[in-house]
Amino acid sequence: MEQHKARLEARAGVLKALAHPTRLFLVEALSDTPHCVNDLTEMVGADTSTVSKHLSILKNAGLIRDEKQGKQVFYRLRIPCALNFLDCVEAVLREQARERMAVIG
Amino acid sequence: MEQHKARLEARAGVLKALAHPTRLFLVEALSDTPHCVNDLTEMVGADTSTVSKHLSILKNAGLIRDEKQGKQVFYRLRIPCALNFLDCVEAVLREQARERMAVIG
DNA sequence: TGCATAATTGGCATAATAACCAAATGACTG
DNA sequence: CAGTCATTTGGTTATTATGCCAATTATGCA
Repeated sequence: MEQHKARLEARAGVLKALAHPTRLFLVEALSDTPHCVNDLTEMVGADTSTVSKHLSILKNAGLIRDEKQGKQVFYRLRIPCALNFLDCVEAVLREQARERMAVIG
Repeated sequence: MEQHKARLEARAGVLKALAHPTRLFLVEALSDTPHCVNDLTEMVGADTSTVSKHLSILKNAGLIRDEKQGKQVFYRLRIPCALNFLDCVEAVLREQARERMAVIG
């Protein structure tokens, strides 16, 4: 029972890590190729420290992995299925749209 | 470009709705059978108003649907795949565990 | 060594969440 | 119509998240 609660919290933690537009963008960007923080920062268009913190959150959640190369840090996706989520998320968004249509008539 | 940003926000919104232990519990509970708020409240063990608000968040995200029956409101899962998420989430959690093992040695 | 580049960390202000209690709404029942 | 049960909404407070700036750490190079 207590174990179940812990599991729910762990799952929620992973989802929370993904539940931010910038972090979704980062996951998406890293699904192609590894990138260094600087590149990602340019793509995102925010402060380096902000992007670094987002990456840290994704890393702590186990979604990405970092590797130092010279003075750069390269991040790469750790879980291939991280994008499979999004298929389902898209299904939810379609339902949202359907709901809105229903309300309008 | 602006469209992509909107899509990221929409997706993040769905994930955010799921990113809470209680709400994951509710989704899980509703995956079996529809339940009324009172039943869910007992299962969760929190204030009715709290549970009602969580249900409202899930509903607004398009994940569940409500239906009034007499003086009760029954909620049901709207997206069958909402639990498929969790397979991937579990994969992430296994990676987390692996990471911890690596740190320990 | 001294400097420049890359990234992380700390600090702070602001905003968003979450939980509870209390009050209001909606719907059946006597 | 008054009363009761089921649910939602409003209000308050505590906690957490976010983003930037400034300062620090780490690495490579002249």
